[in-house]
Amino acid sequence: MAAITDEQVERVRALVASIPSGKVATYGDIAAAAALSSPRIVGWIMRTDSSDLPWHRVIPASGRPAAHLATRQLERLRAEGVLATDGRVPLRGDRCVRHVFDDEPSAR
DNA sequence: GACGTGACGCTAC
DNA sequence: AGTAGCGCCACGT
Repeated sequence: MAAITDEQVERVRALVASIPSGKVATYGDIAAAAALSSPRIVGWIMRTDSSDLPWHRVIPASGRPAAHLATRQLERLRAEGVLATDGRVPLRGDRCVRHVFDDEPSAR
C-alpha cells in the first residue's frame, strides 16, 4: 500500500521546519531524509498541507521551482537572505538538509 | 478499476 | 550550458 501516513508527512514537516533561514533544501534531499518513496511525494505533501511550514525554503534540484510558485518562492527566499540569480536559486552551498532523525548514517 | 494529473529527478541530446 | 523526454509515486475523478 503506497499510501502516505501521517508519520511520513510529519517527518517531512519536521525537516522543512528544521531548515534555517538563508538555507534551502531540495525535494530529493528531503524525500531521502524522510525516507519517502519518491521526491514527488514531498511536493504532494507540501501542496496538500497548508501548514505554516517554510515550504518556500524547499526547492527542486533544478533550482527552478514551478512557475506558479517561482515568483512567490524567490521573493520569500530573497527576504530570507537567499538571493536567486535569474530566477534560479543557488543550491551551491545553500543546500542544507537537516537530518533531524539520527536514523540516517549518511548524515554528515 | 483505470486514466490523468502534479510544489520532482535524472539522463540524453 | 540549456532544453527535451522519460520515469517515479501517490491522489483525484
